[in-house]
Amino acid sequence: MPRKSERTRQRIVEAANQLFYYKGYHRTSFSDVVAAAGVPRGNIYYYFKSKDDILKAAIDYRMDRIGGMLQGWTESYRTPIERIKRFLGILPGSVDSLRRYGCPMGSLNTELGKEQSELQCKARALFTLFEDWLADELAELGYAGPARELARRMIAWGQGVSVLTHVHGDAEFLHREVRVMERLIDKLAAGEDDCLIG
Amino acid sequence: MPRKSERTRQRIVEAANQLFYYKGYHRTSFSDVVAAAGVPRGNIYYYFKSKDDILKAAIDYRMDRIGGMLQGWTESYRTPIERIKRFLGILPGSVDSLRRYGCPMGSLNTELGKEQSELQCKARALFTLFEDWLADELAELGYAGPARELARRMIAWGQGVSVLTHVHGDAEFLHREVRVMERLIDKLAAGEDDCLIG
DNA sequence: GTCTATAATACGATAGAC
DNA sequence: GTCTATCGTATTATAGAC
Repeated sequence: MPRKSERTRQRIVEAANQLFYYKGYHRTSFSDVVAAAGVPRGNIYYYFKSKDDILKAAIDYRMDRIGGMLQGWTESYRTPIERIKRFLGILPGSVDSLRRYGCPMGSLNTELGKEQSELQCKARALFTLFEDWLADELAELGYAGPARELARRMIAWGQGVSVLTHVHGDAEFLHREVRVMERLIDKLAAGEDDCLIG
Repeated sequence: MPRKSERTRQRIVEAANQLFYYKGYHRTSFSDVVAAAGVPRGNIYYYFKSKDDILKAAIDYRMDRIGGMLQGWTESYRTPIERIKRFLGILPGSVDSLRRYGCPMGSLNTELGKEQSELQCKARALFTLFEDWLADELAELGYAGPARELARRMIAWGQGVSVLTHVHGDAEFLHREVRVMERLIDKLAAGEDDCLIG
């Protein structure tokens, strides 16, 4: 496969991925994608056999990027508490787009989950990726309880914060919540028991 | 306006409201609505001038039902802790539909929030209705801090639980989280300080 | 007020020239 | 491999008979 083809394909995936986030999957049309990617209309069908196929590629793209990001954190930060705080930093770090479009993983899963499609299974893996990583970090931090359960709880919290930040357009709420989360992680690192942790 | 008209209109609103929840707003077509409501195709335009108009009516319908529910709780239960625990009981009480379709308020707001429509403002009011009620109850429970902030935090938590219950189809997670929430409310009622509350 | 037929449009997808 | 023209379908919405 020649180099130019590969780059065209990549441009389509990235444009589609962004539009799926901004507008939602079903509300994004082929016209939107080709316009954003700057490729001619029917050309898409050389690279993808259907719209679902583009979504699959977009999810794979997200998986790669998230996987790389998590691995990068593991390499860049020495202690689990630094890594977990970096993880929490996602929220304030993308507060503007969270306000406008919600969480990219959450809104995609919410949309796809309405039908019982196989696509939602792929989208779910985005959450599992984070959950696996976070559970490992919590265990390494010295958390003695079920790390996977606490990881899912923390991700759920982040989801709830994302949803309400989006619903109310309230950035201050997000920052407030993250401060509470950080305090909780400090408590956890200090070995203190807590209703939310214990 | 004759009585039969009113009932027909109501049938349309209720059918549409259910479909908007199960399929999402944009994925629900007029054909779906008229089939479910059992009214002839074009008849809908006598009652509603557009699809958005049906959604407005559906949101009003939800507002009425939620408002009535909350008022009913205030009348049925004597103490704020009983009312708040009844509020938490929404989650296990609708665990099956949460697993399949997510939270009706959350998924609607997530969908409408992608565009900056006035419809999302109406949908947002569903959250505010709960938040106002819960803030009052928390204050009546004797919570000395900013009750509105804690109310939003609790609703965010419920949203996060709903999203992840939907994503993973994990009912056990939901039940686990609700038990933690109940413990937290007990702590709050006992006047204990807590990272999540303080 | 009630209902049918149909307009007008946007969509995902295909055929086939180059 | 690249691009244009267009198909078939589903959508929201309207016109107008009854």
